[in-house]
Amino acid sequence: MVSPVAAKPSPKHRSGCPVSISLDVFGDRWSLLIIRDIMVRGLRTFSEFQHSGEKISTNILADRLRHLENAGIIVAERAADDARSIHYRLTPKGIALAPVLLELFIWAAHHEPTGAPPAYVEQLEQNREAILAETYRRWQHRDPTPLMPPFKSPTRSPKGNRNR
Amino acid sequence: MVSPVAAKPSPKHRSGCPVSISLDVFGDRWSLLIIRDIMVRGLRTFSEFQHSGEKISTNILADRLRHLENAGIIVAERAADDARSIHYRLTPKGIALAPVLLELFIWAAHHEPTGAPPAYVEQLEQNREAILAETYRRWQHRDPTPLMPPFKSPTRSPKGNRNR
DNA sequence: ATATTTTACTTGCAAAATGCAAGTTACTTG
DNA sequence: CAAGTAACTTGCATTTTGCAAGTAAAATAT
Repeated sequence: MVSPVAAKPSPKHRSGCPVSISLDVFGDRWSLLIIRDIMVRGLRTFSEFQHSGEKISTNILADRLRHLENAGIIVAERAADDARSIHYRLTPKGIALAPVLLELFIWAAHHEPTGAPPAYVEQLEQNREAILAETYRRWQHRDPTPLMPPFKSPTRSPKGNRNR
Repeated sequence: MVSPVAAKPSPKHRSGCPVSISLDVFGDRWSLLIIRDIMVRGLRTFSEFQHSGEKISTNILADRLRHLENAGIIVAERAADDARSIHYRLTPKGIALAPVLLELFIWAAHHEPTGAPPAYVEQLEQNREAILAETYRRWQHRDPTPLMPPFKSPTRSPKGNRNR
């Protein structure tokens, strides 16, 4: 049995629309950043998330980790070497959010002043499939090598407003 | 001049990461639903949004419309026929969120019990580009014909947890 | 062996965001 | 010209967030 997801009549959701349900699950300011940290920055532990750049407070972090775990997006497991440490990893449901993160990334890099170098963004756009495949490969191999660096502060203006 | 986006050193953002910035702009429970309503359901007015299924209260709706307009994602324009009515439409920056919404949709349809029929989701996945092209075409032509119906309540369990 | 750190959290409280109900103002329709 | 209707605003209660300061258990340093 491969954990069949229960088909409950969604008690906690506002509507049956998948977009709406996505937002019910991780539609806040922090959840996707935690997922990003695990997925592309190779972070695993509470304190790594805590010091990951954007100052999340510990109560909120604990709360979000709980929620993401309850939603089946991450799993917590004790570290082999340190009995205090807990490693959070993405489940299949969690790694499946890679395309969402990628599109979010590309959108903001195009339309907001971000810290992502234009040439880098160009690369991502041109090689969506390859990037996703590599992300997935690292997940399978539990390879914590960061796929991307943390982008610090805006280097320049967003790319021209060409659409499509 | 084609409205060059100012290259300010992002005063209101938590970090330079594009994902983080996206969340700063529309990372709440309602913004993307409004964008979805305009993009794929053909809704235009305040009262249409208000009665669009998931019960947003009017003060929040007004606030989100203001924010989305300030962010350059939507524009408000008076209706030609009715001087009271205001039509909200997506800007190029707004329609560029189509891939994000599509991936959110596909993710939830696969991993949560939603109201979207599996066969329909299959179609979407197989024809991402075509769907996006059609979405974009309707936006260009200001065609308010809904691309998708509102999905009511979960019909069955989410599709099997195959990844990739 | 004991003191200090480190890790993963809680707890308490103030501040901000959200939700609900009831206005309000400017049109438009009967 | 009275009664809608559209797009909000306002007040207030509830919930969520953020900040600072704990705490328990395990690891490390002396």
